[in-house]
Amino acid sequence: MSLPHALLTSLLERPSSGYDLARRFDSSMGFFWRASHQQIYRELARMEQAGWVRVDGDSGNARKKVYAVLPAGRAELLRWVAAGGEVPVVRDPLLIRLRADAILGPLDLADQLRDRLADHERRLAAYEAIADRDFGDGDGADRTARVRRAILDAGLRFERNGAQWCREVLAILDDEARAGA
Amino acid sequence: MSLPHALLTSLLERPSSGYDLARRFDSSMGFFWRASHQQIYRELARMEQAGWVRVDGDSGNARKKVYAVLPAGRAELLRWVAAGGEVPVVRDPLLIRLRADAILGPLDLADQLRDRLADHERRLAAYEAIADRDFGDGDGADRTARVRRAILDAGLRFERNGAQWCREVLAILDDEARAGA
DNA sequence: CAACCCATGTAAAAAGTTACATGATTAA
DNA sequence: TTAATCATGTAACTTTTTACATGGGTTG
Repeated sequence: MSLPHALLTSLLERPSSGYDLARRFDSSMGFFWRASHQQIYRELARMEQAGWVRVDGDSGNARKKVYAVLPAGRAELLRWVAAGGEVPVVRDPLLIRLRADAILGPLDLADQLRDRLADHERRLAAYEAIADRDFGDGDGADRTARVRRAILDAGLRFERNGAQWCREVLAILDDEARAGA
Repeated sequence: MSLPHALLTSLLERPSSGYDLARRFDSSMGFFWRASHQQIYRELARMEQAGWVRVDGDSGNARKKVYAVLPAGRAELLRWVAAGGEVPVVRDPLLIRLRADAILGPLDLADQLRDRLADHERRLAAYEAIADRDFGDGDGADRTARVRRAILDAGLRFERNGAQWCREVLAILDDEARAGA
C-alpha cells in the first residue's frame, strides 16, 4: 500500500492536519495520488498507532490535529522507497465504452470525449500555472527543484498526451457524423 | 463499477469461458483494464444471477463454461455506456518516491526508473506488433477498425509518453551522479 | 442569521488482492 | 510419468467508496 507513504512524504514537507492533507490530495498532489478525507483520517490514526507520526501541539484551533513525522516513520518511508516494485494500474472506463462502440456500432460517445478533453485541458492549465509560478525563472535550479519539476512534467505530459488523443478520436467520430448526415 | 461491463463487451465480441477472459485481461485488454481470475469468476456468477449472461452449451470439455450475453446484458451495457461520468484514477507510487527523493535528498531511484522505462518499451513493442498485425495494411479501414485502432493508439501514446518521460528524468539523475562523482 | 468553509470522524458496502484448493488434459 | 497448461472455484483480508454525522468559526 502506498497511501501511508504518500502521507509521510507530505508530512515531511510540512506538518499538517488531516484536513490540510485532504485538500492537497484534491489539488496539487491529486494528479498522482487520490484519497478521500475518510481514508486519510483512518490512515493517520493507524500511523500514529504504529509510531510513525505524532500529534503536534495544535496551533490555536482546539479541534485541529497537526501531525509530524517521527524517526520510525522516516525510516519506514526510506525502506519503502528503496523497496520499489509496484506497477501502476491503468483502468479507464472510457476505453471500455469505445470498445463497446466498436463492437455494437456508433454509441454517441463524442460528448463524453469532449468532456474528457475539457478535463485534460483544465488540468493542463492548472499544471502550467504551477510550472510558471514555481519554475518560471529558468534553469538556475537546484536538485530539489529539478526533481520536483520532473514530477510536474509527468502531469504535464500526461494531460497533453491525453488531450491530443481525445482530439484524434473526436476527428474520427465527427468525421463519420458528417458523412452520416 | 466497470468490470461487468468490460466482461459484457468481451463476451459480445465472442462467447468465452472465465479462463479465456482472464487471459485476455492479462494481455491485449490488460492495458486499459486488469482483473484477476478470481474477480472474473465471481463477477460472471453475479452476472448470470442477474440474467445478463447464460452458460452456453459447452463445447467438448465438460468443465469449461462458455458464457454468452443475453438481451438484458446488452441493454445494461448500452445503459452504462450512455451514462458515462467516471474519471479514471491515476495512482503512481514511483511519483511518490520521486517526491520523497526531492524532499529527503538523493534516494538512488535511477534503477527504478530504468525498470519503468524497460516496462514501457516492452509494452510499446507488444502494442506495435498488434498494430502491424491488425492495422498494418493502411487506411482502407471501416468504422470498427478505425475505433479499435483509436483504442490501441491510447496504449501506444501512453507507453511512448511514459518512456520519454523516464528518459528525461534519467538524464537529470545520471547528470547529478556524474557531477557527484 | 444563513451560508460556507474548517475539521474530524463512524459505518457499511463495494471492489480488489492474496492465499488456498482441486482436478482434467496435453505434450515432452 | 511428470510437468505445464487448462479450468474453476472458496475464503480471508485489504483497500476504496459512499453515505451518514457532528459541530465550531467566519463573513456577508
